[in-house]
Amino acid sequence: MELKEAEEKFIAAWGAIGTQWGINRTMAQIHALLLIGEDPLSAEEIMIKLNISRGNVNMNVRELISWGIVHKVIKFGERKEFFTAEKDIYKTAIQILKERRKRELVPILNLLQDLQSQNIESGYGDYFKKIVGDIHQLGDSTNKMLDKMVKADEHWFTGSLMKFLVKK
Amino acid sequence: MELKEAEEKFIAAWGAIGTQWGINRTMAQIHALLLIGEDPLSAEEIMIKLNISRGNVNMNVRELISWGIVHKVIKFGERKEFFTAEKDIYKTAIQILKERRKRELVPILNLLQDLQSQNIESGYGDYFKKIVGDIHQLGDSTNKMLDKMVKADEHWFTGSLMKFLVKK
DNA sequence: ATTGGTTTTCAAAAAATTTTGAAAGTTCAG
DNA sequence: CTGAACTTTCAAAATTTTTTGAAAACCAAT
Repeated sequence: MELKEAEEKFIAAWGAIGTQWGINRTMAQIHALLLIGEDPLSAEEIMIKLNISRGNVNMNVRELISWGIVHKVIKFGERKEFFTAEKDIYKTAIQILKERRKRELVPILNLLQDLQSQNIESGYGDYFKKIVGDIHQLGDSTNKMLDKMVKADEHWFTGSLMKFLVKK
Repeated sequence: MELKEAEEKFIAAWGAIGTQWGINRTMAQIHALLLIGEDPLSAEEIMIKLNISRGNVNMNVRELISWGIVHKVIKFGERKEFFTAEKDIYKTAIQILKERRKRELVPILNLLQDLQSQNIESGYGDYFKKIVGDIHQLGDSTNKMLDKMVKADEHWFTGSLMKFLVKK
């Protein structure tokens, strides 16, 4: 079974966007493929539809699972594993925010913390201190905001936040 | 004049984060260097401090300028150009959101629009229609939210948004 | 404990991205 | 104009990232 034109366009676009956000093209395409398909796919099927190698499928599917946006599905009576993407797109978005927060924002906040404590004694100018402080503050605010978003239920993003932001 | 330890750490970390967000390491490092230095630097000085070639400096500085987060500074009596980063970190963050919205979100919304109109006649399943619709809706909401953030003054992000998000 | 279907690993190859640096282009003071 | 100071360009080189695919490991049924 071939992909239809609109499906191919969507997968290609998702891959391109992923690239611009530091996610590898194939990983994003696998995600897109699983997202638009109702039923779970096997590694075999992914290989064929995207025309990529077995190892590549394995590696990227496992990465998607580690991001929590793709799940393994065991079909009764079948030996092989199938994969499906989280179908609630808001949950998916929140999950990505959550992971990036953990993997990227938290480490940089820790570094800024370190720099600031080093700063106190050492001979850094007020200027460096100020800018590090400012960035730290922005990071903290962002962190808190994401924390709130992530902890809230899955309709919060579109619910109260959107009402607040888009009102008037 | 050498970079101090904390400065080097900061520049290296900024470069690493940039990489994870699809921004090339050198571009992020130049941004970091200009950010922590009070005074504008010449291409020459950037070359030396980061130990990179002239062409590389030129290319990445111009890219940073096109993002609107680094500015050219003409010093009176000096022939060469100097560069400085926007020093208000909130303005910088908003500017980056603004550019990414324009360069990435808007094009994908247009594609989704196209896909949806193609969908109407052609033989795509309800499932594909639904997921494309959902993504479109999320994109629209995000777009509106960013629009609001971008249009507001530079303290809005930390002001009312933060109060709203972090309250209770 | 052996088999065959399946997943995982990982070194090597391929592809994509970034960097270099020399040459060409620009600018402007004299 | 001329030439020195400076910026820009871009093909080739270097580096980084991604992909491949064959071999190893795994695992359930017999």
